[in-house]
Formats: sequence, C-alpha cells, structure tokens
Amino acid sequence: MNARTERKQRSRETILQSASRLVRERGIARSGIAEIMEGAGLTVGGFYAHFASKQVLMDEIIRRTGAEMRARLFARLGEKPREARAAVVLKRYLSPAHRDQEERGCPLPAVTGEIATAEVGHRDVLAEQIDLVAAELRPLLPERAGARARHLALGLVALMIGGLTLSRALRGTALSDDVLRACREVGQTLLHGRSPEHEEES
Amino acid sequence: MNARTERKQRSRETILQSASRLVRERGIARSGIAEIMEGAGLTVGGFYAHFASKQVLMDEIIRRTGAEMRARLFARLGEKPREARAAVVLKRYLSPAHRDQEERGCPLPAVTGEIATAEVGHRDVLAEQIDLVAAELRPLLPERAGARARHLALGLVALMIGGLTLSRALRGTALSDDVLRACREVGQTLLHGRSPEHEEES
DNA sequence: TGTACATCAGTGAACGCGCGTTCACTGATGTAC
DNA sequence: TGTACATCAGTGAACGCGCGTTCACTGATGTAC
Repeated sequence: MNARTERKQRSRETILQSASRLVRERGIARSGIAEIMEGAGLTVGGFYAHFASKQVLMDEIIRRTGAEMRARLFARLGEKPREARAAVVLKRYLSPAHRDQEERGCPLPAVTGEIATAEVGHRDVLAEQIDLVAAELRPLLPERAGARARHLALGLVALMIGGLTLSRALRGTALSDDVLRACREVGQTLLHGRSPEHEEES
Repeated sequence: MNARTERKQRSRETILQSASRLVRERGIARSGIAEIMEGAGLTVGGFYAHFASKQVLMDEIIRRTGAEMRARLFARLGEKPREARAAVVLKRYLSPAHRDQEERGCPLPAVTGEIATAEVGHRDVLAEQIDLVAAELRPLLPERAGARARHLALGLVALMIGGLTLSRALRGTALSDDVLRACREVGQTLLHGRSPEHEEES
C-alpha cells in the first residue's frame, strides 16, 4: 500500500477518534465538523476527502462506538450464573463512572433524544444498535423469562439508556445519584424478582 | 385591568401555546424564536416584550407542559386498587398514541437528552419535574414496595421517559412498537411481580 | 369632552455568530518514460 | 537514476443559511389637564 494511502487512513482514524469523543459528549448537532477536525489536528476543508457528509460520519460513529461499548460491557463476565452476569452488565452501565465519562461510554444516551426529535436520519443505525445490545443481553436473562426474554431485554435496554440519560441531565442535583441507584435496583428486581442490594462487580 | 395589558396577556398566552407545541415536537434547540412567534401570529422582535430570554421561556414551557401532562396522566383513575391505577398511568404514558402525538404529550422525552448533553441550563427545572411525577406516582405503588417505593417510582419514571424516547427515535422501524410493549410489560412486572398482559384502560 | 403628550406591544431589519459544504490552491507523493 | 507530469490529502477562505438578540421605529392605547 501507498505511503499516501497509509497516511490517509491514519488521518481517517484520527478523525473518527476525535468525533467519537465529541459525539458521546455533546451529541450530533453540537459536534461541529470544524471542531472534530481540529481535534484530529486537521482543518475543516479536509473532511470531505474522508466522508461524503456529516450524516455518513455520524452513522459510522454510532456503529463504531456502539460496538466498542458492547465489547466493554460484556467483557470478563466470568463463570457466574446468567442472571449474575446480567446484573454486572446493568451495574456497569448504570454506574457513576459511566455517567461521568461520557466521552468513553455508550453513544446512545447522547444520540437517542436527538434522533427522536429529528425529521429523519440515523433511525436504522439506531435500530441496528438496539437490536445488537438486546441480542447480547438476552442469553444472560433468567431461564424463567422464556418467551418474554426478548421483551425483557428491550425493556432493560430502555431502562439503561433512559436512566443514564436522565441521570446525566440531572448532574449536579441530588436526584442524579438517586436515579442511577433506582434504575439499578429496578433492573435487579427484574432479573431476580427481588433486589439483592449491593452486588459485586466482576 | 388595561385593554393594553389584557391584549399583552393574550399574546403571551398564544406565544406559550405555540412554544409548547413546538418544543414537545422538536426539543429546545430546534425550536427557533422566529418560528415560535410565527406560530403565535406575531413577529420575532416582539418576543422580548414577554420573556427576558429563550432560556426563561423554555423553563416556563417545561414547567407548564409538565404540569399539563401530569394532570392528564393521573386523571380519572377511578377506584381500583393502587397498583391497577399505577398500571393505567404506565399504559397511558407508554402508548402508541402518546408516542405519535408528541406535540400534546410529555415534554421530558424531547428535552432530557438535550439537557444531558448541554453545558448547563434547565437542570433544576428538570429535577423539579422529575420529583413531581415521582411523587405523584409513589402513592400508587404496591404497599409491599415499602421503603423502596421512592426508588421504584424513580425507576419507573426513567423507564417511561427512556422507553418513549427510544420508541420515538425508532419510529418507522419494526422495533418501535416492540420497545413500547416491552416497557409496558416490564413496568407491569415491577408493579405486580408478573405481567398480566393486556390490562384495561380506565 | 377634548387635546397634547407619554407609554409600550409589536414590527422588521440588522447585529454577530456558528454551522455544513464548496472550491481554488499547495505541495508532497506516485507514475511514466 | 533522473526528469516531467499527474494525483490527491489537506488548507483556508468563502458560500448561504439559521440562530438569539438588539434597536429604531409605528401606532394604538392610556394619562394629565
């Protein structure tokens, strides 16, 4: 491969990394292309050598940071019974650390509200991402969930995204921690039938 | 009171109504003042005779549409046992009708994500609104919830806002209805311990 | 009741700003011979 | 290996647009006498 092509690919990667950080922090609309490029050590005009439009970049960012998130979320769950593993996933997602480090976390809280109020765009990528988390969560759900497992998974996903978004929106108020804790408890109840306060991580 | 003052109050009311519709449909950032004023049959410049800034208007809109929503949500719940009344609230909130008529519904789905990704602003009004719904929901929760009632209420609120937002973001895809249904089921499980499919509305 | 002046809700243009995208240009790298 | 030309990643200014806010102005209404 060309030195030119290699250099270009490195630039592309830097742009993607800069955008990943910014989008998870601020969402789509408030992540300007000039600022993304600056974060990559480049200037605005160069953007269109790498992506056809902002839309296209954002779709790729959602997919890529989504995959990254799932990898971390479902990593090292050990050999515990399935519900215990599901509980760890919930705990990781609904943690103060995840709330406070948006730029390294799940893209969906930053992006779902925007997509909901926008005319079009990003719908299908979002659907795909929701399907993917739900599918990965499903085998960790209690056997007794049976046919309702898919719905339970979707409900938990809504609870996780909703809870984290709400908790971030309330940052600085007394309610922020309460919301996180409440969602963790409610999640536990759904997995165990009753919430066994203070689970261990990993 | 003056004819002038009366006229002014009527204008203020029209502006508030126009903004209420727009904000619930599009959120804060994408509701321009020019468009709000146009919707009230007025022109941009007049806005500042009524409100000190867009911020101030938006805080008032969130409070006002929030109160309107709670009134509708908790109206006519009849004499059923408390959990059954809570179930009706969940069902109303997580209904396709509510998903599809954003401009008449709850302001929080349109606004929470924006507040979460913004630097500051609207945090306290949002906290106040969350407190208010949670407080109104709490007496409808099962007695056995006991000390956990507050957390259960907060968790349900996160589930409602998260579920509705997600379902709107997925509008047009197959998942949209699934998410709504899933959240309703999960909510039922939290109220009854097991989901009694197909509850009746009021 | 009538007149002269003051008030102020509402108008519409202008302000500075940030946005996504385009484009003429540059200079390093690649290709042909 | 050396030279002439082609390519194209990246620059930075400019484009048209929408935004929140300001401001000189207007005309109907209110007030003083």
